[in-house]
Amino acid sequence: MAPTHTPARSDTGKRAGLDRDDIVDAALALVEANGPGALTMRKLAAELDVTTTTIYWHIGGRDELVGAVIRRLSEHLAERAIEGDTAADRVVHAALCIWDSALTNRHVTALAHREGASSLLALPMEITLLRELEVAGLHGVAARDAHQAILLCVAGFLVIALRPERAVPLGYRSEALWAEVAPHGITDATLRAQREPAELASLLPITLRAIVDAALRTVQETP
Amino acid sequence: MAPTHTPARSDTGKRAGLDRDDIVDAALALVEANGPGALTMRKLAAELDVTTTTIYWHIGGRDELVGAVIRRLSEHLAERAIEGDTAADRVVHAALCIWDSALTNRHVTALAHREGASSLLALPMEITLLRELEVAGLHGVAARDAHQAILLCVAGFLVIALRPERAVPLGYRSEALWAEVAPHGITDATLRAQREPAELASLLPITLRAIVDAALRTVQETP
DNA sequence: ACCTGAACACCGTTCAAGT
DNA sequence: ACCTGAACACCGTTCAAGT
Repeated sequence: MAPTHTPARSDTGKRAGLDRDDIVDAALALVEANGPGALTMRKLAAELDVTTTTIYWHIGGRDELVGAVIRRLSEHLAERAIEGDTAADRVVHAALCIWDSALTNRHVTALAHREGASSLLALPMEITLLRELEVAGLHGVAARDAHQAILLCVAGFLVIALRPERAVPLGYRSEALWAEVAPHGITDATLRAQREPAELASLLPITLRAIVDAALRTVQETP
Repeated sequence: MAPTHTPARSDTGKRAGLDRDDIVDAALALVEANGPGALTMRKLAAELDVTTTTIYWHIGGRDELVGAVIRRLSEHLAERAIEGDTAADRVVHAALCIWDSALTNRHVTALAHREGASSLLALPMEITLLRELEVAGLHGVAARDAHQAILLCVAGFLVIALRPERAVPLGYRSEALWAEVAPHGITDATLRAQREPAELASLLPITLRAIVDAALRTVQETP
């Protein structure tokens, strides 16, 4: 709402006195307030009281703008301390930090995810995760593979957790589809469970546990 | 290319003689040929030599069209037989069938994924997977949770595997980002590995193994 | 150096009107 | 019942022109 650029710069003579940083700030605020769909060159220009061409002059195009927005948030992302007694505990906790951060900043995360730039947002946290994997005894390709598996698992859970309310119409979501089907060879208890959404927040740590334990087991066997 | 509606129907008198099925067929062909971005009301109308309004009359809107396209492919998806000696083997294989099918039909899968309707495409295969989980001894909430964890893991891997070539500019992809960074506390071997992409096709079965084994272990302990 | 105005080539969707 | 034409409200991007 309030302009973030210093009032002292308002007397530069030129009409708007806009900074590249001001634009990125406004874009970030726009996404955080109204979701990734609101990040439009025209909406952003209107918010800043300039023409869209001004944005192009400062930034250079929508892709660059999106990248700058994600970087901006990434810089301001709080580094959380990793907790846990065992090595496996600490690895899982580092992964859950990425999950928590994604949920806290759901709109920008959704933007980054949609644009294929998730790593741009989470890189510092990914480094922390990789470090914990090395402490746990994994190195080289083994460390990278465990790292990738964990990240992709978190990404998969985020696909559902960050899915916008509207999404497809009616009920193309899993629970609705399973309510319309009566397959043979599946018990009623399971079918009933399938018709309500899983609790991702409790399912994720369990799943990560399984992946981490399996990865660390390989290092135990080859000492 | 060639019209799929029977020539016998061409003498209905009305101008185009278009069927709802013809439209869905053309839309599916459009996506499979040129990717999800090519599914546009206007492009589709041009392909069928009609106005966009004709599409609206037969289908009712873009969301319904997308749903119909996904359903169409889903019907024509080959049911593959599940292989494997042990219960865990068969569960993993059922999950890998979903992965393989997604890669084979990458464009429509990307469309379904982007629209939040992945389950609409994979439902028959998901049922097969759930059945194998029951054979393995899981029921009710436990079966659903294992099912969900497996599907979300596959979904996470697909996010990377189906990422369009263009995506974000320059290098916002993981490998490029890790090439620009030199974090402390991480060995050179690991850093070097991080700078080239992981082999998802071999990493996925290993990861699924870990999840499935952990899930089946809980049923072993409580007989 | 910084910004505007007008234009181009796209979108999805609707509405009155034709046969 | 089936289809057209014109219009509305959006997009990203570019280019000549102003100060």
